Amino acid sequence: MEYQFRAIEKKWQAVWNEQKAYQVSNESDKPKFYVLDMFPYPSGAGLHVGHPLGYIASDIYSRFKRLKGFNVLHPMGYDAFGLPAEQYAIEHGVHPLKSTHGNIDNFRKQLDNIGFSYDWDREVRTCDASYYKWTQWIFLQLFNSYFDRSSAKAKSISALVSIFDTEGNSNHICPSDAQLKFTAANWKAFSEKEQQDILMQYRLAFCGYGEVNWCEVLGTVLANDEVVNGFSERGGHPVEKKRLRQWYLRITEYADRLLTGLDTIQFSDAMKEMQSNWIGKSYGAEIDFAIHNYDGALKVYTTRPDTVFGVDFMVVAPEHALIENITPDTHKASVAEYIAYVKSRSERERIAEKKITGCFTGAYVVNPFNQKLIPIWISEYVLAGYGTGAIMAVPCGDDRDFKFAQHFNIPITNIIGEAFDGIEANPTKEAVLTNSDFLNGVVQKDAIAIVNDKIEAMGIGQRKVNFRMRDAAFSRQRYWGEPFPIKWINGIAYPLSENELPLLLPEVDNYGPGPDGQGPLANIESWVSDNYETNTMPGYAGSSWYFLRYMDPHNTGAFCDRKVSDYWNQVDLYIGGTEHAVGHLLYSRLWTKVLFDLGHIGFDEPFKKLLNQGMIQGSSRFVYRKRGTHTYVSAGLIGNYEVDQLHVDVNMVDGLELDTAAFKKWKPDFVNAEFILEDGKYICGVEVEKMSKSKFNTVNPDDLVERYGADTFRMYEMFLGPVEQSKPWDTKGIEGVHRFLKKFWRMFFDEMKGKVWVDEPATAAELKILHKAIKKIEEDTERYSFNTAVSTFMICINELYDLGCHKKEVLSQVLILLTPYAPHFAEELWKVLGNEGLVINAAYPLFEAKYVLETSKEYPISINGKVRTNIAIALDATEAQVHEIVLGSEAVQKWIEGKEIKKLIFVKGKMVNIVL
RNA sequence: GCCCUGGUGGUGGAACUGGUAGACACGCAGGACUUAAAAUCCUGUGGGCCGCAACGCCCGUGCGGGUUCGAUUCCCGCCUGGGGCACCA
Repeated sequence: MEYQFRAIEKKWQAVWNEQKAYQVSNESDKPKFYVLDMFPYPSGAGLHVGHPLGYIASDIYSRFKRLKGFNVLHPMGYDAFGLPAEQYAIEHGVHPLKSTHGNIDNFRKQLDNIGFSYDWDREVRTCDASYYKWTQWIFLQLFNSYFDRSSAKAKSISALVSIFDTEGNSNHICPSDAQLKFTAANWKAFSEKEQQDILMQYRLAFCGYGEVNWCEVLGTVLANDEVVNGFSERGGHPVEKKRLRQWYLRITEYADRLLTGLDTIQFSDAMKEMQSNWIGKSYGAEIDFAIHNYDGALKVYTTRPDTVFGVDFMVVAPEHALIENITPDTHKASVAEYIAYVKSRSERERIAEKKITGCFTGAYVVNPFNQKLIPIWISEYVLAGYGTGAIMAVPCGDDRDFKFAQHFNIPITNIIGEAFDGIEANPTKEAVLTNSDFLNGVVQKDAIAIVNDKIEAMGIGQRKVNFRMRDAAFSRQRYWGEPFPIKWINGIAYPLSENELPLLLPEVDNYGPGPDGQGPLANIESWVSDNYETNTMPGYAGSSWYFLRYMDPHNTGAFCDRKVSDYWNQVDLYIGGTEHAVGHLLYSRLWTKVLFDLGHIGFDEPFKKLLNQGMIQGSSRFVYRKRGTHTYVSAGLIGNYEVDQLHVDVNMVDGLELDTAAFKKWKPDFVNAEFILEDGKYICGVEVEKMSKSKFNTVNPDDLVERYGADTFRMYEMFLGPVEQSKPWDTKGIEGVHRFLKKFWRMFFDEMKGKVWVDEPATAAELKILHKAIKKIEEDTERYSFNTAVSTFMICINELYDLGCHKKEVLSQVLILLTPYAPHFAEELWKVLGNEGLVINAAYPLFEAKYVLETSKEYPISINGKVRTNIAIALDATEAQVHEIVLGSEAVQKWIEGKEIKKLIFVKGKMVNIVL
């Protein structure tokens, strides 16, 4: 009987399906384990071999935990709202729902091919009304909450209203506008509109005007993490700053908790680093500099108060509110001209050019410590949105300030002696201060606290923590997203009540933008006359909480029953790529914290452990065309010709050798191709690049499953290398894994003799091999080292094969070990051996040390650190006995040759080293 | 510029806490079986030296130093691939 992998795989997939073998219950005596994949956006391109890498790893781990006796939740779904489907709709007039469903069906087929153990009854799609009803519901929780700073928790907005009623806002600084102050009496006197406008400035989901990333081509606003160097992440279109009415999430209030929460979860250092950089917490001080001949002060933010005696000028952002008031008439014209110039430049031009520009206002501040007059400049390198939009410039210590001073010939004060060479700024904190009055002789980092104390004592400033992170833009001027459950009446946002949800996404005639930068929903008369919000939510809305819905996907009364979320609790293992570091992974952490604060769930970090799979890169192949001809030159010979390099489909190349017949058929251009060969072969060029259709280096998993089977494919993806590492795809090596499975198969069936497995007791040698494998494979799987686990299978089978082992007792156990990796193969042979039930429900073999005990060991004997020979010594030998045996050995004597032995190091069970 | 990662044979990689570097595969070379091919099996395979071979020796984990009886592993300085952030004061 031959190993007919395709027949076996289809057969068992049908059986598992029929028996609902992967259905998971929310009630069980077993310990729970939650393994989650980052659900895919179902694009039209389908899966390539890079996508399933993480899915296979998570599937292996889930199946492993299941065999180990856990109740394992392992669901899958689709992140189905989003831009590409809508762009497709605009271009082809196809409803996004229709193309999305088509893509999902295709994804599902591809996923099913690989034999995953998902509980498909729990599938979620973010675009289903039954799902986005709850996305809207959670939005309302955010809308109806504010962040109470004293307890650092979200609380109901109605609680805030009662506080305002009794004490005004004196104990609750407005996060949007710290200047806003009112008493209880004021509050009661406000109109409804005024009250609501104030509350809006406290809500966790709020609407306001702000500078946003506007993408003209996409016709929508984008979040900061969706913009890369001034271009949209999707599509690469230019992005401009624009002032628009937008919804936001007040994520900045959670900055501290998002930061400290990182200590409680297992993310890679790189991932934590990315998140904390994004949050960008910095400790500094705000200092008021009195403005000369003007009643007022310029407030600056600095992390380096120690350098206050080195301030040579101040710089304010071009948008700074004080400019108009402090600029004397003599300078009004040049300031106006400069501001006009800044406005004429786009965000991208500023970033790309990095020109030093600026303008003197004609105004001065007074340094509070030495009464020196300091000129106030305007420059675009100071950002209005960070700190106070104004800085104190210290050219000897800051590179940008130094360059600015040089460019405008501003004299530089040196306060760090020889640490400053006059050629470039030195940002050190270790230098001893000079020219700094009461700070002279103090090391800079110690001076920070001294100055901070002083400014607080003088009442001209205070310590201040700043965050780089901005509130997250939460609305899109698009069609294909969740509608906001909000009605606007007389400029007041009224939330829908819970029983009005879901607010269904209406049908539109065209997907183009509405008037005045509004979304397509603004084109619908009834929608507008019902006063509904015309924006929709961004792509990250649905993905911020999907892991909760899997727990209780059919609940119509709640997003997830509290008892159920208490049972499943955090995701124990979350697998996905690093590309979501500052988007999805930050937003879902935020939503979890808010839901926790409001008492809807019992944990405030969603993911206990995150494993990032590496990217599988494409290995591109090239042909070389002699310029202006149809002649193609083999890679080894191109030095002799002037050639152009062309991508060729990697699937037409065997290793490096091009299938020239297939190439001619590939595209009409190549029909008449002629080849200059080397050794009768056309050899292609190779380069590792990102896997993409346009580079013809994608490999479809379906093809490999068809040729080698799902089990081979699964094991090969793991065998490629550590999951976390990026590596190029190379189909060639898949043969090795396939050979392994065929070899394993032959331990059950021989081509000539048929059935060869036997029901005989195992020998000590066989049990030793088995238990060595149990230990290693269990440990490797547990630490996600799937590649070494696969090689351990190979070693185990090679050794058993060499012993001629065909025993059911041994083989059954190995099959269980293999189940997470090659489930179809294991299931088939499990049945063949006549075992009861399904192998996917078997109990994981128990490692027993007694089978692998050794009595002696081949010790490597090194002399001065170099291994010279091996000697077998009993493991229970005493150190004295070892000395005797080693020194008595002929091979060792030869090396010692009468030299004096300084030392003999014996590490039991490891090695012996003789030092001469 | 700053931060995080990685650098080991022709290739993918192994060596988990300092203890026989190159496991397991791919590829390649040779051989067996076969009319032939596929499949399968066996042998060899880091580089170099002693004429071949055995035995053996030297070198070798990006480069240069250091700690140690012993370093791919720890420390210092550099080179380099990949990723992230980038006027954040």
